[in-house]
Amino acid sequence: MIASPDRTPLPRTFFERPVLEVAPDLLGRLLVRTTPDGPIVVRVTEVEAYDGPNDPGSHAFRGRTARNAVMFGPPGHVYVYFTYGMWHCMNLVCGPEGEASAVLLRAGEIVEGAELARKRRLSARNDKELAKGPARLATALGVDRALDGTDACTAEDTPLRVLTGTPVPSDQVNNGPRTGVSGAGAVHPWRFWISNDPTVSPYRAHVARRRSS
DNA sequence: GGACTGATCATCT
DNA sequence: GATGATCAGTCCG
Repeated sequence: MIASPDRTPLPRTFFERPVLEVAPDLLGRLLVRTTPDGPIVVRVTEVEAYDGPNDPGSHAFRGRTARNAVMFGPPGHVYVYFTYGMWHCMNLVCGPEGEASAVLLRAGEIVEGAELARKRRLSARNDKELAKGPARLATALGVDRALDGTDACTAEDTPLRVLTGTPVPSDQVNNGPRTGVSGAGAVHPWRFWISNDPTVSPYRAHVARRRSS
């Protein structure tokens, strides 16, 4: 990996701020996944904010459980969950410890290690689709529950870290309703993405599953 | 391009 | 026992 100023780790104070401040500020930052085969580096292009136990759309809404325990821990750590029986999604914990706010990383542009990402994302028809969606992003990086609780905010060579990258000016940041969120949580325009970026995932409204028999 | 549907299981009620 | 911070394949236009 090339050393340069934008490759310095984000300080933990970055994540200690309110989640609605952190979320748009994460756009343009770099996610580094260290694997035995080499690093994969992703530029974050789309995120969603989840505002602790007061947010009906958040996994923390019904309090602390074994699954979401990391959300209630210190900021700058990674919360990984398994959903729909086959996918993983990853978040970065924000706000003061115990607040249980987090930012869902929804999409990104692979800027380094694309060959490694392609091997994990065989269904992708082009490189823009490698990390276009939260489960695709986790798949491309080889992230699963084994990484739940990882400190992404350290200079040490942990398997997953966030680097400074290049923040995106606010006039290039768009926001709108969160994808796939149902009920009262759907009203908040807490999805943020880089305007006109081809790696941003399409919006999908929540669809209730039909009852089986 | 958009609409629709099945896959598949950890987690919570 | 029901559901989900999703994806990929198929059908249609």
